[in-house]
Amino acid sequence: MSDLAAALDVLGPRWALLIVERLLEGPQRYGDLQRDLDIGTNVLATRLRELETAGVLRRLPLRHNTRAYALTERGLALRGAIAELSRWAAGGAAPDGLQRV
Amino acid sequence: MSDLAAALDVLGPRWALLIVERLLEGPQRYGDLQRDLDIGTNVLATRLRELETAGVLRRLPLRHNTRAYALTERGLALRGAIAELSRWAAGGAAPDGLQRV
DNA sequence: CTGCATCCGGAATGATACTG
DNA sequence: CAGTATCATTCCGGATGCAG
Repeated sequence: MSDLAAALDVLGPRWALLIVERLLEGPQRYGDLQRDLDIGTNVLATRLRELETAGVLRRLPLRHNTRAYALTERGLALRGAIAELSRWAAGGAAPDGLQRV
Repeated sequence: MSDLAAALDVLGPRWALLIVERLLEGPQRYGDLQRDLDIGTNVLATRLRELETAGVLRRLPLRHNTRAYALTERGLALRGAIAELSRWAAGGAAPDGLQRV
């Protein structure tokens, strides 16, 4: 399996990269992510578990009934890839010379 | 919608980035992609059509019943993003010094 | 009240047969 | 060879239930 395929095993499922992008701004709580991304709670819980297993993020217990999700070193290492993808979408011309407006 | 979300609209569906990675090595025919990636023919046809619409690749008619798929300028611009993701999966954290701005 | 599990309908994906 | 048609399976999104 190529390295890219391995990356996509973790980051390919819907919302995974968007969650990481959000966490690049700092630790977030479950409810914050759910509202900001407008994602179903079940899917969010699943993605967070997968990303934690993959070592991309970790749970930080805050206090009673409240925890935050923060990127690990490995999660922070995704900053470059996310920046590349964002720049690609931002800077690109649309199909065959059409211009974005 | 964030730029990242816009990128994922095109590149998020399964196999999309893997197809682009393959085409970075040069134009490929339908059957080559199908065998190398081991992807269902219907899904491959759908992805190719989507990526063509998004301006990432284009069809090159070769001869009777034969055509090749090649990256456009815009598709080639994904080389950096794919490299970042591959390096990330390869275990390496992206060196801060090499990060593109 | 926040964090998650469960249930369900619809969309995306996979496997395979078939056509030009 | 390059797809399309069809059906099974898995994934996603939304609503709801429930425990801490």
